[in-house]
Amino acid sequence: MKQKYRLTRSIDFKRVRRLGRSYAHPLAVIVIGDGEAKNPRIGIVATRSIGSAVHRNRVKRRLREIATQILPELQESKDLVIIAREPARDASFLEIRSAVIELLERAKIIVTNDHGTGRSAYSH
RNA sequence: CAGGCCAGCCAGAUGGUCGCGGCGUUGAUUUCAACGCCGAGGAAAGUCCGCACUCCACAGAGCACAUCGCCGGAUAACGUCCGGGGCGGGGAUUCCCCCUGGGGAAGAACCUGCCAGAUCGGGCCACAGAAACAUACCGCCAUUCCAAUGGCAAGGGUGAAAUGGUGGUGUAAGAGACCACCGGCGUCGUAGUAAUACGGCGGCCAGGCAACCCUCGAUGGGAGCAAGGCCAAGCAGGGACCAUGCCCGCCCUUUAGAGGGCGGCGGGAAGCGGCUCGUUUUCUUAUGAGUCCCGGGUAGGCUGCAUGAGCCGAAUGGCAACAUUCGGCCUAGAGAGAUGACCGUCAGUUUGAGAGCCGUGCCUCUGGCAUACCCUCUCAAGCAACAGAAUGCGGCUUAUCGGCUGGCCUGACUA
RNA sequence: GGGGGCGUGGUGUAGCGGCUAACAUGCGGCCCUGUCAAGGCCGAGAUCGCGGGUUCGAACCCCGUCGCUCCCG
Repeated sequence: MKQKYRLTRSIDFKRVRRLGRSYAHPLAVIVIGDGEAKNPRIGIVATRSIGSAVHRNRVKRRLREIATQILPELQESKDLVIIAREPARDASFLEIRSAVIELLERAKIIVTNDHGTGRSAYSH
């Protein structure tokens, strides 16, 4: 993921989490707020409750992969924070991706036809 | 062939599509694109030790404190490693006993725990016991009156531990009082670099705990890569504390008084995160310097930062740890933190089913039927670990599905 | 990066190396009461986180390890 699409600053995380709307799922929570940049930015959180460094990094890598796939469908000037929850450690990639897509549809950020199969964002 | 053990190595391979980090080249020129190369571990982990490196002064002295402690060696250093010593523990297996489940003895290869000093001194040793470090309860013997006094420590009893044990000589009774053997201690000799072992001689010398204080010896200055260096950007100040000498020398101004500058002594503050010494920097009557506190601003870039006590191979020296020499190689450098997703193919491993081979058994015997383990093949299902560098390195400890190679020992069988 | 503390019945805590590990609360039974609470009596409940060592003897001392927690930067 390119640097301009990343949300890194601690103050940005705090602003999005305080002012944004949140959507929850057993595997992840997504918080969406208005962004300050012209393009959408995505930040990823994996807390220590996920597990050791190996598990945290794997969850973050998978969420980054998902974020890269959904990035072109996002509206401009939105900041997203994706927070992984504990069951995401043992979930498969497809399960995590359907969870994220479902949350984004509930947030009316993106619209897909066949969510659940998890193929729309991957087909090209 | 079965079992036990040790050392070293590997940590699925390969192809395709999309994606990530670094370096180089080229093209665009603040963030981009294309191509090529490279891109986690044996523990990267825990952070339990030791170093390098950087700053504090060039790393100094003493005290305090902390750590270590059989002997010799290795190393940059270590609490690590190697070799040896002493005391203990474990071990496949073999033998014996009761008897079919245990008990006892021996015990290969090998693994493993501990190790300065108890005549400097202090402290502690519950309960029991007369007594726990200084003694005599029941006792024994003599004098003798039943008691008392004196001698003794063999036997009994308590305990984890009570002047070493067994046998004899000896005696009123006894005792290392004496003798033999064993154990301990001291000393001498031999072997060994040494710890220590063996032997001779002396002679019985008064418990244990220093993982209690302590003594002796050795080591350790403090802080840490957010160390440290360079650059850019940005802001607003306020308060408190503080020594300043009728000192000395030189120079300048000046009629003189006096004033100024530099240096020394004295004094203040800080470096100096335990204290003292020592030492360095700075200030010392100036609208100054320093220290501390509150407040304000910035959380950006480059460097340190990847050629190293480096890795691989060989030779030589050494029992070994390791060292030396020669040749070859370059092997991650992120900064919220780079390895992921999907599809194939081939392997690994466990279980189940089927088939085959060998052997065995049966029969109606050029053949047929049945069949345990191992091995081979096919199919299906499952498993595929522990775990992610953040300045680097040497160890220790812990987690870990499995696989490969080499070696040692014991037992059985065959020749 | 640096430093400290804790782990003992279900829970919260005591515990100078020496008894059968103590106390409160909770739990179970009985008494009391018309009933409940309070109160009284009795009882169960502990691998002292785990593994080694020192010692005659370890919850306590030493080493290692696991987990939790706090402080400084």
